[in-house]
Amino acid sequence: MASQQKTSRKAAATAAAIRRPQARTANGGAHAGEAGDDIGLDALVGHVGYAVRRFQLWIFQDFIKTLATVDIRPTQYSVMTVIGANPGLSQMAVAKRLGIERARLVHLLDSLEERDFVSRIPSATDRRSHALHLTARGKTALARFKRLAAEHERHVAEKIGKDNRERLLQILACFT
Amino acid sequence: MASQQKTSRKAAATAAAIRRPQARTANGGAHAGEAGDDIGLDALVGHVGYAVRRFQLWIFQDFIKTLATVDIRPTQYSVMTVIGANPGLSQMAVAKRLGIERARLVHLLDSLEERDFVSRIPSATDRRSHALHLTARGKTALARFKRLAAEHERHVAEKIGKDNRERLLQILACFT
DNA sequence: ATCAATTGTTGTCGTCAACAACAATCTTTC
DNA sequence: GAAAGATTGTTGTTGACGACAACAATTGAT
Repeated sequence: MASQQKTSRKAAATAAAIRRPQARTANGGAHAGEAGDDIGLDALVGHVGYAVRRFQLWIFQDFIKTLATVDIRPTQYSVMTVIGANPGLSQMAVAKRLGIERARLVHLLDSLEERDFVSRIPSATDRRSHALHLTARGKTALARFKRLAAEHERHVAEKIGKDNRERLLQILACFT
Repeated sequence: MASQQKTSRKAAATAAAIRRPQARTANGGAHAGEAGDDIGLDALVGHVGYAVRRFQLWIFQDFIKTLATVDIRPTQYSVMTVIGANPGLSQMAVAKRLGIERARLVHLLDSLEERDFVSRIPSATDRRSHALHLTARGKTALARFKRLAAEHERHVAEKIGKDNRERLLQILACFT
């Protein structure tokens, strides 16, 4: 055993690992094992991107959880909403409107069509494109989705405050 | 040729495709081929998650573009910032603080260690964990990153307004 | 009729979150 | 002090997602 005391842990400290036995951390208090609440973020606070990332993570998780019973993800919901409000759109138009790639929309529509929420009807005027419509089943389903989405939106209001939510929508309106 | 006029396009309208030749779109004006600006979003406007998703996409793209010369992505920047502000942290502590999985942090640190920005020093008190530090090269590099990140932050202020940016940071402070 | 552009589709690549396993090591408990 | 349980870093897989490159079919312009 004494022959190799640090065998495994594979490429643990491969390259660098300067191997200073008593390395001074220059930190004074050895933060290493703390709970994770009193760790400074320094410049990270003050970066909008970081805050937005954390917020978006939270909001998507809540959306997915709130709509878990109907198994609908945020992107799927946005696609069905746009088609529901504008029947007959082409895939290109939907993709451009929602800022998703048409390559990605193909799979999204495949899954929604498999579940009989959406149908691709060959366009009468352009034989390349499809006119997208909600099926009858899709329409009633979307109504239920919207009720659940409204519940999710209430969760958001509880989290950040009703007025802050309104302000957020107003500030970010130029991106929708 | 006349034998098969619709051969390929593979599983185009496979399943559903009700094939109504002159299907009334119930939309009045046949939106299908429009530029993509006057398409209603219906319930999507009013959903914080949708606005945040679009905003986060824009902000990350600008961050990546602004820091393209140094080839640093947002997550890498956040990791280096936290380590720089709290030397000696364990991987677990960093992951918990930034809300990223420790499994994911492994690869992030691998790349940062390969570029000699970060070093994993075996902890003196816990032989399972590593004490994370910036290398000398990493410290000077982070200083440049911060200048570029500040420039990115100015882009954000130009986009949404200086005061709106401040308000945003304030509203989302509870997530950082 | 010919050539460029558009539309849907397929494919690959890289990022990212989520989860499950595992070896090594610490911590608790008897 | 030894056994049982928890923690840390690691590897791997899965799936959603954005980006990009090709391609066939079709449309539109020259």
